[in-house]
Amino acid sequence: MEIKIYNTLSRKKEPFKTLEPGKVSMYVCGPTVYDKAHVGHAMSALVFDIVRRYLEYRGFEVKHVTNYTDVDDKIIQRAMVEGVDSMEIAQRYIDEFDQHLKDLNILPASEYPRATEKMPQIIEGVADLVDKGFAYPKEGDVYYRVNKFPGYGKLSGRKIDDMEAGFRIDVDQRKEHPMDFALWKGAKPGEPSWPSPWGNGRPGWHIECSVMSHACLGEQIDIHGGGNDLIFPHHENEIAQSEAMFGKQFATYWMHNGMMQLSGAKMSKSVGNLVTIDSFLEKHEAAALRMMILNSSYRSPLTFNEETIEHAQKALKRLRSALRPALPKDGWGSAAKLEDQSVKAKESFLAAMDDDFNTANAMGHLFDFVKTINQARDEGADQESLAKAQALLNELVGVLGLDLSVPEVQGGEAEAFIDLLIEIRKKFREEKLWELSDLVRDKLEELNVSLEDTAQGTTWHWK
RNA sequence: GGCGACGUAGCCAAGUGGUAAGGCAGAGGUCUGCAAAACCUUUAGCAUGGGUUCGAUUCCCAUCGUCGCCUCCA
Repeated sequence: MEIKIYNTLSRKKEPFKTLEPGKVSMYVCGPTVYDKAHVGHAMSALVFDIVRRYLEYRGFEVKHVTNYTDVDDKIIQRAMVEGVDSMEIAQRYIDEFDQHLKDLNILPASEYPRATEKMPQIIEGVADLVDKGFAYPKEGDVYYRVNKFPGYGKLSGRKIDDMEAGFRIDVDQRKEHPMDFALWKGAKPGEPSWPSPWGNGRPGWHIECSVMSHACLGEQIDIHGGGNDLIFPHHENEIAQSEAMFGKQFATYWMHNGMMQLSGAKMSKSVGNLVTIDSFLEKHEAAALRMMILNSSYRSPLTFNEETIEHAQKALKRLRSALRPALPKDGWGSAAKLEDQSVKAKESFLAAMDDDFNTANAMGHLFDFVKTINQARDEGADQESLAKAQALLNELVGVLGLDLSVPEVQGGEAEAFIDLLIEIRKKFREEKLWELSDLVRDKLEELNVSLEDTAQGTTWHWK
């Protein structure tokens, strides 16, 4: 079987071939840390976590680098508003984001470079582009000369001539061409800055990714990822920079995730329609967010609302239903059938994931497998056969980064009392005092505790 | 205005040139004291209009609609 990846560069699915056999270098654009991260940022991190986990499952050694943009206009602005150093702002939100990554069960990247830590390399990169004629200094700034790079527009499908720069904003008169973009910005008074051959200043947004990618992964990489809002201009400019610097193709595969939508529009700070990761996790388990993403294509927009969250939680519950233990029954004679279906489940799962990480399809196969397992249990499967299938389910779901163990919703204190109530209800039921036993069940339900009577007794779980 | 993506059942969402996975919700049933859970059965002709084809939901064109980008953005 062969993995296929949808490449934004060609707008097609292409067979996955790495630069080096068995190894994958992957660079994913991380957030600009000027404010609290929202679930859209989490989506991007989750999507590429799934990609990374799957590639590793398929035997690749993945070097995964994701950056933090820790110097830019918005960070500086925020710092001025709060009257603190811009590095303090950046550090605050980096720390927060790190914690989010842990909470969301996202595997740590191999490296988390920051722009401010790579300043000498960035300056070197800008100087290199100036030397090669791809950039020109102008009054303390340095601009990339877009017309000098023949491939400009190949990622986003644009032509320089077609683009009416200035259509929405005024063109900076210092640029030779309206599409030229800043590699280096001269510092205004009071702004954080670094010395450079062009005076004190700071890097433009795009150059840091080219430089950090090079510093961490080399001149060429296998996969470059990010949100599809970055295709233009950010990734287009990265290509222009990196390929001008090294004279070879930058990334083989460009992968872009779709945008998280809230109230019919892309979730964003400027529109104000966002849900922070913090507020999501206050109300929901982390796995629910991952489940939302798994249920659809990573490339499509994803609607975020109460309904889709609930849907994801029900889907999780459904997966978990397969993990219940065997029933005390006889007459089980289909162990071979269960094993056979386990093999098929895994094959289908892999085939779906090989096809551009088609998680929605893969989930479909896992739900089929859930049904298979539940059927086997109902038919009286023994614990050993069942456990084997369940282990496979956990394994496959683990490839997607899902943990099906039920999170501790509340402290253990309540549990003893719930057990006590169940014990009392058991007496009622033995006495056939149905009204009383139902009262206990209903009242507990109101307190978000669901009871289920089974042949082995009554079990309960948080709703 | 330019570029790009998308439009599949009540909802979410895969997929295919030869008559459509899965999940949720709904209906009926098994089980249960009753429920719940699980299991069984059941619910679509794929935006619209053309074209290519023996045959299209799947390919091409147009139209309409939604979204993204063209300014910072995951």
